[in-house]
Amino acid sequence: MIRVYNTMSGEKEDFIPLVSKKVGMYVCGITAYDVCHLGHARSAIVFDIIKRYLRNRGFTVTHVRNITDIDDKIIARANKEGVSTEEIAKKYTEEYYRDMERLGVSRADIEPNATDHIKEMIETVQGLIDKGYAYNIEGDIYFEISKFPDYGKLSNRNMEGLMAGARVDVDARKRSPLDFALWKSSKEGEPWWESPWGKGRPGWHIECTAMSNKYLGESFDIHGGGADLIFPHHENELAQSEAYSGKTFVKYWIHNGFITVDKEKMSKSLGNFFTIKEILDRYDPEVVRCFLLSTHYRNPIEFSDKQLNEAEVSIDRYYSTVLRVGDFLETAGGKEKAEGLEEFENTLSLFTGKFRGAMDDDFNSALALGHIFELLKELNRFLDSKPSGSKAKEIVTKAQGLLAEAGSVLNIFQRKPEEWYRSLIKVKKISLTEEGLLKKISERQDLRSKKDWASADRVRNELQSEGIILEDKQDGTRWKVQVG
RNA sequence: GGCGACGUACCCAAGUGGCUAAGGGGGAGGUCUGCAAAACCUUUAUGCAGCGGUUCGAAUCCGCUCGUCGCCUCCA
Repeated sequence: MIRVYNTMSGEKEDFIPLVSKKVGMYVCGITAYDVCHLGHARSAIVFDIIKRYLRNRGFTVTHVRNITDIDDKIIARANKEGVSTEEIAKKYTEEYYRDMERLGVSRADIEPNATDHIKEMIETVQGLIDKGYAYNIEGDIYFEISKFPDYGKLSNRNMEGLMAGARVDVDARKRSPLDFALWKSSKEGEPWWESPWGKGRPGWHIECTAMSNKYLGESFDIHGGGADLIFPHHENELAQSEAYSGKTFVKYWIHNGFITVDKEKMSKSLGNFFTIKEILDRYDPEVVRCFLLSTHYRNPIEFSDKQLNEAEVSIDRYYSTVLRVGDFLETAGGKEKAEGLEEFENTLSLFTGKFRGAMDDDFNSALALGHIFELLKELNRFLDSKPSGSKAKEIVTKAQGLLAEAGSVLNIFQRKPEEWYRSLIKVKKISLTEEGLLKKISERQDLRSKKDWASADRVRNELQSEGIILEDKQDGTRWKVQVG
């Protein structure tokens, strides 16, 4: 049984979708007004892994991820740059998809834009007016939260507390300062759509109500996003959705924690952010994923190069082991010898259960990674015992398969070691070519065969200063990229 | 001011009532090696911010104190 922490109840609950084995999942994407930073990456990766795991466990998942392409910030940016809001939205949407692709985040099944759903939003707003939940003031439509007694149930707030916060905007025309806009009349020079209330544009929250309703229905299983969306975005979305449909909007609310820098939330406004592009210029995408998954998704993660480097070492451990396994399968003799075979077989038989146990418990990828590294160690230990024969080959192959399968859920360990090292050469900006490298290695091999250790060591040291590590094996020398 | 989260070794990080407190990094010692590297082995928290309490039993539940952070305005 999968257990998920539900923001609504504040507890872990058994995960039972509304329709057996089918999951509807809506995750808030981005507002396309600027490039994405690592915080956006975390949210995207977390929900990508949740989706992959649910599919791995046999659920059919319909994943919807929206793009907000009309909004105050986009308008501001367009005005600043003297271009249309469409151009701004298009540019940053493209950047977003490029970043996500490089990060290895899979595409959602449905990726709706707000501006393609104006009609649905108008219908939703009209429905809310008809039901008495919304009112019109000079073309601005507001949701009246006093008509929705459950308001605040997601973020655990009440009206008094919110009023006391004194940070809500004061618009004398609104019946309550807490009422929020469903539809905004357009000011001079702003983009607009025709509506029953005049020219205007949608409010921030209404797109998610209209689009989730269209693609997943009035009630669905998972709604996700960063923890900063809980209030006001998801609270407002929930209010309008349930007021409109009269049904429970979402069964499980899932929110990921923040990335911090010096303990403070990484954010645009604080300016303490690293863009995805900047990070991918210095680290392999798999390293970024491993780094982000090594902490439980609800906890904050402190950004640090040290931690990213450690993640790099971890990934390298896997690919180094794959190389070892390759050597073993090629060179191991036919004589049946396998010390500790039974013990190793036993370890393997327990692995999948442990991995699932971790992921079942609110998608605990950090614990799952722990089990993966444990198995990696056991595999290396078995190889250290110098086994040989078909039985040993079989079990080593099986072990590697288990690691790759678990890795596929976390979207790590899916490449060949050569691809990993090529990527590292790029990311670490090593100027040597593979050809030049092989030439040096062969020269050094001659020196070694002449037992000219001093010269051979000099070559090795030269390469090391360029970030290349040489490993002498019985049948030759292997190069790797220095990690960490 | 209101609401909430967190504080586990040198660093990162799982664990939320019961075997010896996962895993990774780093340190120390060792095996292997021409020397290295990699890998493996041993070691590195009688203790989980502090103080009380509940319990046969608590890092884990409850209370208080200290510290850090988040949301209450756009925010992944």
